Amino acid sequence: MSPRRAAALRGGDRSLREHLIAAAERLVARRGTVGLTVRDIAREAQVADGVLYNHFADKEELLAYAVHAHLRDAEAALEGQPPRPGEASVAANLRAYLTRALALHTAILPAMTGVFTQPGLLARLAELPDPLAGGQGLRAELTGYLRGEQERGRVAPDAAVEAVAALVVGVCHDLVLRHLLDPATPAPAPAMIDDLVRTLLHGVTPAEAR
Amino acid sequence: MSPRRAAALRGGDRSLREHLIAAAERLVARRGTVGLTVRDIAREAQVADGVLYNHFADKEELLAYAVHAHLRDAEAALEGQPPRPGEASVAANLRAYLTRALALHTAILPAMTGVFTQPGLLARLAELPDPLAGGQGLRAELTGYLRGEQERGRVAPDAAVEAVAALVVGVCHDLVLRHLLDPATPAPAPAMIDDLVRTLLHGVTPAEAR
Amino acid sequence: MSPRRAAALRGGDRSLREHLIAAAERLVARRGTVGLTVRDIAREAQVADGVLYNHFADKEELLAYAVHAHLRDAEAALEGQPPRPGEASVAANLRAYLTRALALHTAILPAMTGVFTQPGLLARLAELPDPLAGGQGLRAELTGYLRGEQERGRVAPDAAVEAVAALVVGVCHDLVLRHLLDPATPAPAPAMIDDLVRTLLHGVTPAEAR
Amino acid sequence: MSPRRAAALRGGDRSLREHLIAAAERLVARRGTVGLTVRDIAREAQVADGVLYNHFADKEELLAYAVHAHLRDAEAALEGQPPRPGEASVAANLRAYLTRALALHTAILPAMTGVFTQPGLLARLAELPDPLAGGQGLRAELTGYLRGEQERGRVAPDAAVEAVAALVVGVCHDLVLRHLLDPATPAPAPAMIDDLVRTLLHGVTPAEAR
DNA sequence: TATGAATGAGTATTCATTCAT
DNA sequence: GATGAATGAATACTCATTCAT
Repeated sequence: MSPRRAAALRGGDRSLREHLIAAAERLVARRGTVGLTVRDIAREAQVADGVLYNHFADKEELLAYAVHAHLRDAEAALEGQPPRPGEASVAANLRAYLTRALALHTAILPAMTGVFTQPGLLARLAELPDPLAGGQGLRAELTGYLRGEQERGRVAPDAAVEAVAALVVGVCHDLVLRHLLDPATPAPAPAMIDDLVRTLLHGVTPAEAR
Repeated sequence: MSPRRAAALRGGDRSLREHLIAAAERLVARRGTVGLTVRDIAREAQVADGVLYNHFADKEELLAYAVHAHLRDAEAALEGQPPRPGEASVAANLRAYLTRALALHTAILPAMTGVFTQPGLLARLAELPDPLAGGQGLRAELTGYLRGEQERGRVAPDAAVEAVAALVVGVCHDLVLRHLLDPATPAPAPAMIDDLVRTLLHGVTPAEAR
Repeated sequence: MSPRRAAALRGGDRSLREHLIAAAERLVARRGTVGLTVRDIAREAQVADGVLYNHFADKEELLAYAVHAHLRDAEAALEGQPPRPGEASVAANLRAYLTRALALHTAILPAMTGVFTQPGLLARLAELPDPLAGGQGLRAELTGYLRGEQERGRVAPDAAVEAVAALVVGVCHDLVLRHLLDPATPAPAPAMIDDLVRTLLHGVTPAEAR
Repeated sequence: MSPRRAAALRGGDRSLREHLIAAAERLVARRGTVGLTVRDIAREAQVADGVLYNHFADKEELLAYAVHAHLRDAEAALEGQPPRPGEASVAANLRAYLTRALALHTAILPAMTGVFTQPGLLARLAELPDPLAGGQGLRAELTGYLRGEQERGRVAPDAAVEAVAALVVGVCHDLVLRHLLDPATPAPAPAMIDDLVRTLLHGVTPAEAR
């Protein structure tokens, strides 16, 4: 006699554990982690209030897995392939990276602001494998890409690739947070992306001073 | 004649209202706005639980004032004057702006992440005079500075000053948030600041391709 | 399979919802609705403070059900059947109605005075089925009875049956409220009931003036 | 050097004590005693929150005086003189008494329902001189009047005057409470008063059975 | 193992009363 | 005596967690 399955799982083949994480992830993506109750999650999962405690130590652990999955999935949802060194132009590739990073942070940051405010959740998240997947994966890709271009001579050999990556990721934080702070702020226009690319390519020094 | 003063105010000359804002500000700076209870605030201020309602409509209003004060004070705590166009070198000035922005965001961002998750608090804060002095003030200063340098020819006339400001402010977000996410991340080293300045000045394009 | 039952329910077969209504009803009967706290009710029911919110939207809803039950039970507790037209004598029947009404109002009025002062509770109570069964039910019975006697000629065809019912119900209010106002006031004696019946039957006009 | 007078008293000659009672009385008449706060009363009196405690033991004592004044004033506000035995007709006089009693209870009962729910206040009120002035004064008048008519032969010598008074006062309770319970209930029409008078004069017994 | 009601500590807020000025 | 801010106990309600079924 096998143990009873949750009603919500009938016919499916996922474990209840995964089902709960998926439900929590949907809520985290939609409303962030703040103000989310155990009951909200159980409702979303169409499952009894208490099951959670058969699969996770507490709410925080489930949330950590949910946030982790949210980061992973947001990254996986990025369209197309990351640009590769030597292909197209550096300008086009930087633009592609900026666009990707912006899409990623638009998806991720609303939920992440809540994570920053919950030290316990943050710690739980840090214990998970590759906890920094969100942002860090893309950051590593970008750094790798830039190194590749350096080898091919399309990026200056002394360019500070870590700094560039920080600038790219950072400007996404800024654009998204400004929108969160004041939804009236226009979403970043293509012209802004052009300006960012140009700045990253040539800097602000006048031509005659180079 | 006059009613009695709170025991915690003996000897001082501040109003209890200011005393409460200061106490809440300390807590906001230390722990952010999330999870702060009115009791915490009353304890910190060494006053009775109910006093705050003699001076503020509700907890949210007090928190808005506390966050506001925190932003104001963090800005006031910045050392020295903001660089002015034409003085020193553009490199030194950018470095100074980055250093200032980093100090400011290090002080402000931990508390601000909580504000993002509390729409009501955000709205209350927006009602206060010049609530965004924090990041926006410095952003405006930097934009103004860059325009001044453009007039003097030390910055390219076609440089995208808004984009530069977004990159500077954004990279601070990134550095601070990375540190929050994983305290093991090293605080930004001077070398990193150098790299950022160089990137902003010259971009990543190789010299021969310019 | 089934979730656990409240400790206070062990051995019984009532739902906790009914248990809570019964507990609240006892308190309402004893002390009225004013000044009743959710804690009082939880104590009386021997359950945890928060349970009531698993079964009712808020305290007011539970109180409405409790008052409703109190009215219903007070009516059910009346002894015997209401007199019927044509049986016994009109005098005996009026006496019976007065006695019933007095018993009913003695049970009901102390709690109802509180309801008058709580408009929200009054509204909740009005939403319940036949909420005014209390006073209104008996009033309708009496009116119907008197009409029946009119048909049989034992009551004057031009008698104002509504007025008689108002007098009967009203005098009960008066007797009960006077007792509430000053417990020293004697409970209505049988002689008083006789006097009321005589007055309702014959009025105060002297025989020779009829 | 005489002690300071309250600002609200400047130019008047009433004591602050009387001023407070008058203010509380206005509120009691307007909103009843339930839900009235000490602060409400101080505001209405335009006086500091704490003064009350210089003149009364506590809020309850002030309220008791306020209710007492409200009863007294409502009785004093009745128009015209109470009918006197021998004048006009008994019917007209009973109608006048009913009208007076109805006016009195309309003024008094909304506040009194609250008093019934506050045992402490009720006890305080009972300690005041002639605490039952409200209603009882009129009841005594009516009883006296009926006795006078008995002496003059316009009311049957064996009429139960106490019962008649209880019926008159009681029917007023009923009419007012029904209106409180359901404001849609029509205010008592003149026709109803006629019916009540007729019933009190002649009873319900058919003429042929007398 | 799933269920979902029961638990009770914790929250923001109110308000009668006190008391330094 | 008057002032009105300070006090703190009390209130209704929420929600993570437990546990009998």
